[in-house]
Amino acid sequence: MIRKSKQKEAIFKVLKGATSHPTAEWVYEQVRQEIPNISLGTVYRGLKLLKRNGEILELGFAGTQSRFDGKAENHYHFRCLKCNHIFDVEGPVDKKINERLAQKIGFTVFEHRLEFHGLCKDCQP
Amino acid sequence: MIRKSKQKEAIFKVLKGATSHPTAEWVYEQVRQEIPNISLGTVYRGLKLLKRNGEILELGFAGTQSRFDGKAENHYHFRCLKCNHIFDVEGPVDKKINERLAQKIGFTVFEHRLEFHGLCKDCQP
DNA sequence: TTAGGTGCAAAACCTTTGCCATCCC
DNA sequence: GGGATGGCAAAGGTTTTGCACCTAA
Repeated sequence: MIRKSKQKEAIFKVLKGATSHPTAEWVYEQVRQEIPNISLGTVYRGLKLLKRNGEILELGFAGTQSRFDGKAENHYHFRCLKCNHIFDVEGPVDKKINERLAQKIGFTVFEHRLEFHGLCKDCQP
Repeated sequence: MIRKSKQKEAIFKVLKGATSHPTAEWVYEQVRQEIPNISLGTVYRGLKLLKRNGEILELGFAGTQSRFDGKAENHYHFRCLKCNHIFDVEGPVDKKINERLAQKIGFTVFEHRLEFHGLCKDCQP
């Protein structure tokens, strides 16, 4: 069972109030202003709990290894959350959404990456 | 200028022939069968060169730090390749594509992540 | 000849974990 | 009391780098 603590609450508060997408290190620095002797390990543990609870998102898959793909053209992927295999998703890449976004926000958009998450055929529950 | 070498060729060949999406470690093991005394560092350097040359893709953003997001609901992101800032992309998340993919390949699809890459307003060339 | 590449090992970096004291329920 | 938590520091895993020696152009 997950128990409340001022550390976890502080971590959550910092994350909620952030407009950036902070790293664990940055969260640590912020929370330290309120709880000066909190440790980085606690921040990581707190973030993991909050993530598991569905209260925050973790972007990307840092901490896991990089995967490489011999195909250079953009294509989409499916990652099995159980066996961690990555499958290519067939089908056309929609290049128009880059342009659409560029027009909307005025940034230069080179590409996009789309990754599906779920359970592959061998890992069905 | 980039010079040819049997190491880089072997790395590229392994990656081209792989149906999986290998890790650097796996590539290393494979290439070692051909060049037994190749080092892991060389594999990393070779992969980086191939990536920079646009000949292969790197999946995910491992090696960089995790970023966290106080918003729990799925939404899309834009990552500036120069300043490395991450921006939220407004607009609806298309949940139907999960279903469509699930029907097509018979996997269970929980979610998808979409990330745009480019240059933000402050980093325009 | 010489800038780029390689092997090796050490360093760097991010994240997780073990241990023990502490705090709630 | 006893399981959950936290601080600290050490360990772990992946990736990068320094250095001296090669090698392709």
